[in-house]
Amino acid sequence: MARVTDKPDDKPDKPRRRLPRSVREQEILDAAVRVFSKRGYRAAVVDEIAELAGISKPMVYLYLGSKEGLFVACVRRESARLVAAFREAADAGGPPEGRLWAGLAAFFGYVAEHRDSWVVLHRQAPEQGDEIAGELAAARRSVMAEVTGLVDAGIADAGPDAGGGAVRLGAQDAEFVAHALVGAADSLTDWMERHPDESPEAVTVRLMNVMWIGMRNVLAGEVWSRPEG
Amino acid sequence: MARVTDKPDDKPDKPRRRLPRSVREQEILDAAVRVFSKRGYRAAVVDEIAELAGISKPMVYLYLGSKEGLFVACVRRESARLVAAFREAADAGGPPEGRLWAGLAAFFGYVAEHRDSWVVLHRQAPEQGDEIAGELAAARRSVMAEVTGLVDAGIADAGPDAGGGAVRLGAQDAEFVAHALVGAADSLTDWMERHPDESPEAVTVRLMNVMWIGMRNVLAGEVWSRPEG
Amino acid sequence: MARVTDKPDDKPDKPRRRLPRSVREQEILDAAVRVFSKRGYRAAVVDEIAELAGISKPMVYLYLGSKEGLFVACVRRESARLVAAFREAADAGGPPEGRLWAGLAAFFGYVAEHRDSWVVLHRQAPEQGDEIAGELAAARRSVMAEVTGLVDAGIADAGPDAGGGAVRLGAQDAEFVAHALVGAADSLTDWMERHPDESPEAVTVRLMNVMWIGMRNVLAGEVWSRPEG
Amino acid sequence: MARVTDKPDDKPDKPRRRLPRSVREQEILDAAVRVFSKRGYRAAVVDEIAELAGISKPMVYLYLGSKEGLFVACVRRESARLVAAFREAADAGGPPEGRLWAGLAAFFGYVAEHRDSWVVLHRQAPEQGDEIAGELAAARRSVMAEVTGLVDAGIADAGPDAGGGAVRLGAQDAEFVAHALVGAADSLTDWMERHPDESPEAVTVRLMNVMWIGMRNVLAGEVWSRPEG
DNA sequence: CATGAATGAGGCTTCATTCAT
DNA sequence: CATGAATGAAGCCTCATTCAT
Repeated sequence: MARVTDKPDDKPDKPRRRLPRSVREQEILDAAVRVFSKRGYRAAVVDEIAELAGISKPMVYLYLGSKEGLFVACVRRESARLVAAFREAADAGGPPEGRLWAGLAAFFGYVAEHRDSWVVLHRQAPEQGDEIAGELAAARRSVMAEVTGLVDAGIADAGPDAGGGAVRLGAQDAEFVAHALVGAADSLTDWMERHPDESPEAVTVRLMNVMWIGMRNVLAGEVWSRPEG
Repeated sequence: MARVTDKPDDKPDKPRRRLPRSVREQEILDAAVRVFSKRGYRAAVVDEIAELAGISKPMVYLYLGSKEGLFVACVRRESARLVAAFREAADAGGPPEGRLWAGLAAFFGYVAEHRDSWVVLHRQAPEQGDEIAGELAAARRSVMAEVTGLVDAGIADAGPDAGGGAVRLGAQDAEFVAHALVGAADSLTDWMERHPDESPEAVTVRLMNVMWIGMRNVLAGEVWSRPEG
Repeated sequence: MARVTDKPDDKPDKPRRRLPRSVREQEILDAAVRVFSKRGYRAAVVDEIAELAGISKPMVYLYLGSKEGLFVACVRRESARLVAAFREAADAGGPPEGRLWAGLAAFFGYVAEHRDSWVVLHRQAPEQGDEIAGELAAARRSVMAEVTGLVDAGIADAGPDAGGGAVRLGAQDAEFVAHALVGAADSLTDWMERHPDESPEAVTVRLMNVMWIGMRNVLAGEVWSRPEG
Repeated sequence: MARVTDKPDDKPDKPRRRLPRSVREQEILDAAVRVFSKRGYRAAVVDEIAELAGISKPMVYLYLGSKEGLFVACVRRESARLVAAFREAADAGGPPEGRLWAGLAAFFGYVAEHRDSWVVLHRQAPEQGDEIAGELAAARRSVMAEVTGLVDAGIADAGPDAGGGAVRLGAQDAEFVAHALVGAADSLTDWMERHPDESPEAVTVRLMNVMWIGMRNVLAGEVWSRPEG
């Protein structure tokens, strides 16, 4: 016998769940990362974040304080996650070259699965206020530091083997290569989107082929210089 | 009784210049690029642009129609300028390798001198409305197309020479390398800002050393593959 | 296996006291008076009151119904206390003049010790809703009534003694003097704050010197009138 | 022949007048004083001020910056006006006693006609933020300073004539009397509202009768002291 | 041609109040 | 009895855009 008094507006959708703060907070951040990623910090609207998180706007402010605080919290969380993924993979990568490979592969894998995270960290318009600018700069620095560390180790590892004409590469070069690598990787996340058949590992192999071989050969003394004039 | 201090409008400051439309328009775009670059599209305020251009707000609307139109005009102009600089240099570069070098050097030189231009083109938050998104995508595509063309020519140029173990590289690979190059170059504009002693040419040489040598050797059959697992 | 750190709710801090309703209520009112006094009715926030009272917000609503109810309760309690202090002192003051003196001294003493109380009663912005406005008006009237009564008695006491040129003072005059006295006293509470060395009794003597002597002499026929024009 | 095309919605009420900034600014302040006076700073709503001024809200912000700025501007203007009225009258008042009389009469006259002005200056809830608190304090100090000055002059003027038992009154006493006077005057503005038949001059005479005669006699040596215990 | 004056619409934030446990 | 979780309603402020001169 079917219940007659089944409430007509029985939306199983919004049971107004009562969740503990810590859980809700994470859900809010999840929603915020999605929206900030889709629209950018300024164009993002707190209402949309709240709606996507399935709560009302005041909860966002109760838990995160302000739109700026919300954004900063997103950046911190996503930055930590990305760095953790990178470092964890690298730590299991064996020799320096393997570590760099593993780290980059983890990076491409992570970004492929959490595109929003990367967009929030690296695709925001400049100068949105001091705290935001600082937080973004810190996040980007921490990514760059990881990569620079691995490149540096790779150089040190490959360096001693270099023969007579070997080029001496130092810290500045590691930084340079790291910048190039991170920038290339960033840009390649777009490429990946248009080539869904390419796995993160395949992309990593392609990138290593171009950049690592280049670097390795430079270390080995093969120097390119401007053709003539 | 004659009034002595009669001054109808003799402010020697701000002579209320009567300029031809085309000149005015360029001045407005100059101001707009500065402001959009500093703040990003959303955070930029039309008042600030008008003030920086030395005119009143209605003039901006009279000439460019809307904030969106203003931004689109900026993107078009800056994109055209950048591509022109790139292509012009490349056209005078001689053989494919020299063309790529010249193009990249021109790029770094242009960005070093017109940072705002690059920021407007490549550092805007996503999804600011369809027309803007489309215009930005077009601008980025046109840059990418230039680079891809040169890379492709370079591959074709180096390819036939490749010996037995040579790898066959195609259009997809050129696109991949172009993405990596553009991304690396973008990221390196940041690196350049912190290394003002490095000339655009020096940066180009560094980048060619890493990426072009890598590519050349890949073409020559030196393939990197994941160490073991 | 017994859990060792089993602690159901043993926070020695904040023992979650189970207090009888009447006590709780008074504690809430204490906190409310502090906060209303510091911020004013509108700027006061219920959260702050609850926190200061050491309980949760719903308790405030359970006990006092609403912010407005809370404020009204504060006004009633503080008004009653002030009037009681005044009347008690006056009742022990002997002759009319002594009663006025004692009442005023009690007033200054009370306000010196319970500044918040006075601020809540007399320093609120106008028109915060009908009930509040009414309650405040009533409180102020009750203070005024006390003073008017004493002034009236003082006039009646001194009046009959007045000689030939004596001025006839009536109810309207008592009201006038009472207003002047209360206003002066209010303003002098500020003066007292900047002169902490002056005891409430000293302030009362000063005030009596100026106002009572003035009134007494007026009763005795010394009338001031505008110099000439 | 009557014009047929007389616009149907010809509200002579809101012709959307185009006024120069300085005029509009004053109109906004007029409206703001009314609303702040009626509701108090916190309860006042900017929309209501804008509506009363016959403009839209953004104009208020364009001209006055913020609600706080608007309030501060009100306080400054009203304070200046009141002090001007007071000082002007006093300056024409002849001897010290006449000056005090004239100043007080001007005060009561001003407040009777511009009640809002006084309410904005003296009936705001405490602690609405540092700038507001500071501005109000300054305004009140400036009023008090005027009165203190006159009282001081009055004391100096009457002092030398005092006979043997004369009491020495100093700066602190002038301040005390000024506080009492201003407080009494404030309170009496309420009394006046309920006694519309009493002219400002009449109120002034009453107040002088009580307070000035009191003070004069104190100067002459008539000291009141607490009856007995 | 040029501008000072003006506004509709929308976003961030707060707060009194209530529910579910 | 007591509270952590939650929200509707409202207020401040900004900004792209237009009008009248």
